[in-house]
Amino acid sequence: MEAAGGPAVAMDGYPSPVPAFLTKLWTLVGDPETNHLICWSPNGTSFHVRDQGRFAKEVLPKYFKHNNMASFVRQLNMYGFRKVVSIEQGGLVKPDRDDTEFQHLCFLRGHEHLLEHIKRKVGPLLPAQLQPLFPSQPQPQSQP
Amino acid sequence: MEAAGGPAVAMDGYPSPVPAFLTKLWTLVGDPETNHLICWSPNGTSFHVRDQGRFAKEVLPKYFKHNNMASFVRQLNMYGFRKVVSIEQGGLVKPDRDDTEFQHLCFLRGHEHLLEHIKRKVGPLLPAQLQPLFPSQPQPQSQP
Amino acid sequence: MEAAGGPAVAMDGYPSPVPAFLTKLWTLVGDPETNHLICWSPNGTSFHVRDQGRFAKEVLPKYFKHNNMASFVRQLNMYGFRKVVSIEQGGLVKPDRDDTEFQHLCFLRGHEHLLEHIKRKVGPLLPAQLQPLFPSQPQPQSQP
DNA sequence: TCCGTTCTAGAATATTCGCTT
DNA sequence: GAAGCGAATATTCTAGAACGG
Repeated sequence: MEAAGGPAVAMDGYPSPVPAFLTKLWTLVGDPETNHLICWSPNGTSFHVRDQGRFAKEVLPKYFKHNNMASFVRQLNMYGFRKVVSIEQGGLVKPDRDDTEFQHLCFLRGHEHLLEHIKRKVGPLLPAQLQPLFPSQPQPQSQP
Repeated sequence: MEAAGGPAVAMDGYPSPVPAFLTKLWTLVGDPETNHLICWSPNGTSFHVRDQGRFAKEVLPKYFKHNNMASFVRQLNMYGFRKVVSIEQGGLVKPDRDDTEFQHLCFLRGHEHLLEHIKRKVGPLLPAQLQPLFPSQPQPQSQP
Repeated sequence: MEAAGGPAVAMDGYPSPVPAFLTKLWTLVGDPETNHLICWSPNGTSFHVRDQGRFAKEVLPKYFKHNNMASFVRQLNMYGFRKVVSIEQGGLVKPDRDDTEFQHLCFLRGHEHLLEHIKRKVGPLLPAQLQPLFPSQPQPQSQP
């Protein structure tokens, strides 16, 4: 598809665009102005959202056309991000710390070019893709 | 403001079959507050938008998550509305009046119930229609 | 095709004409009289349109036979220009500062001769693709 | 034939709601 | 109960198509 290490370039000469959500997320996480609400994890392999309420109402509408945490999470899932469940959060001790962590293998601090490898999940699956349309019909190639 | 993308909810709590765009458009056209920018035609079979620039920047963001006339027109076309081209606008006489008219057979003043007959056009072509069901790549066992 | 760096010259010896839209656009962007509404980007690799409403009504009719931003954008796309999207836009608050940016790889300040490389897109459906070049039915009256 | 203007549609991402696991 | 997903509408950018010059 593309040369390793180089920017993806389409046939028309323009670079393959990274979806707006990913560039905004990258900016958002790294922005020192909002690091108290969203920031990289110490080792730069995931990011944290603190105080969902304030994050949703104060930060999200500056980058997106909504102010809902749920919509933000839906986008994260659409791009393959997964919530990181820590022992503390998953344990019996109720975490009163409003801290949510998300992760993606290609979302790493200092490696912005890896964003090009994060692909948005494509639309709905078709019934034709789930089962053969004509099961009784033999394949055209299969001829002894 | 109503949530974009979600189904409209009537006062009884049950989902209305009319998409949010249509109910908003209905309110928008009939609202006396904005009749100087968008209003019914005299006979109530179409509506006019005057001064696209002001309409887009002042009225649209109060109902939608954007302020672009083009996005508004795209939605109108998605729901089957057609632009009404008058002789005056198409003629040689330069119409400096910024006046755009749209029409739909089921968008009639005083007949809000007809909105239920306006259907949004379905999405793009299905992937199964874009690629052959039986690709032309030959099987390995094919021998000349 | 043509010598690198030199003007495009057809076989008949005349220079290949640049469509009117491109020369007008070049003049338009560089004209100091209208730099408050349309101007080069600082590095000269793209151009900005500010205040679409005023630009459409005041500037466009001085160069073209219309005053619609949509028609201007259609032409830009016909010639391969792409809109440049910034992450600043798309927010819910402070909708935007009405700034649209377009770019073409061969539309560079100080390199007017590159305009000759910008080609208008041609219709996708060619008549030759709709019917066989050599029909099986020979014409009776075919004469050399 | 090619270019210009207009109106509409395609295609991809974005936002929301409800369901599933 | 919550994380993830399907589906419908919404928003954006680009292209198709018709018509005329």
